[in-house]
Amino acid sequence: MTKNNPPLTIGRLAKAANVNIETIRHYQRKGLIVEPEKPLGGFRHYPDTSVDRIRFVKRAQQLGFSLEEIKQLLTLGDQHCGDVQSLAKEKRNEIQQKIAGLLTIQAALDDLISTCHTDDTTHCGFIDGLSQKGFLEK
Amino acid sequence: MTKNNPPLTIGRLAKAANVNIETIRHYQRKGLIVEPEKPLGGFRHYPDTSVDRIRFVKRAQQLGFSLEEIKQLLTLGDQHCGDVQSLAKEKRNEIQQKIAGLLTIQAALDDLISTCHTDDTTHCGFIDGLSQKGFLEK
DNA sequence: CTTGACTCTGTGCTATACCCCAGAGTGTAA
DNA sequence: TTACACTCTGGGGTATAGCACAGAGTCAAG
Repeated sequence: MTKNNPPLTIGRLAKAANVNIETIRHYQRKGLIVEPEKPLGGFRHYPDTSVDRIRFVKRAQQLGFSLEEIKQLLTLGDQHCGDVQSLAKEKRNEIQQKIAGLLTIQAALDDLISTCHTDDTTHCGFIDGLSQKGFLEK
Repeated sequence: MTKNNPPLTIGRLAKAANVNIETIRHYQRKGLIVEPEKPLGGFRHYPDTSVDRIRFVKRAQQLGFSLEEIKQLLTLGDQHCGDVQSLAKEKRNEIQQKIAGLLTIQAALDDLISTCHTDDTTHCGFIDGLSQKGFLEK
């Protein structure tokens, strides 16, 4: 009843997820999305969920994750139980650190926006917060 | 009184900021940090502020900014007034979007961590939040 | 059953963000 | 004043994240 749409080939998937076809192939090679079986001399059909998955990857990239890290996040979402708990917690903390960093920059920008209208050399501590030791120290 | 330290040459700067020397040279070429004048047949001396500046760059990178974007942020911090207001606001909004995205993932991870102890196939909507249209739509 | 749009496989090219190295010069501690 | 560690300049190499394209195959509308 909801399945009379044309099959989701790679080109249609690319269009739906708003990425280049080659990007999808790249993600397949890297193991971020599964390449469906090829029906012996035909074109591959992708599940609808692939669209969201690819969008997720693009979003996560903009948030500073590498494809390798995103792969881990996706694996978490897929396997989703057992001993992945600790990895989930680790990732959660990484994300919390990122949020803290962004809030720091945001606060500095807010300062910048509100305090200096046309007055000049009150030098905003733009860098100060983020460059402190202890933040995201590795 | 507080200036009897050895001069901050590139090697010492690199050590202080915990980056490779070549990274500093790279940032100079890209215009993220100013290359000090070379004292005619000698070694360059860097201001102490360079340390924080480089650390800021590294932090910002981990938060998903490219060097080009970080350069803009730094310019904001340097010039810091006049008509950069609008750019600051733009950046502020970008950051807010990033924070929202990270909070979404974090919430999903929290779900994952708390709800599935040993129970299995309740599939967490890990991807759902982030892949929605409207989030960071470009 | 032809034709045009699409897919498949493989290879190669691009941009970003670095790292490494050679060969020449420089600084400084012994 | 001589080692030797460091710097400078220039060039090349690497990993990541793709994009582009060729040549062959496939699908489907007319």
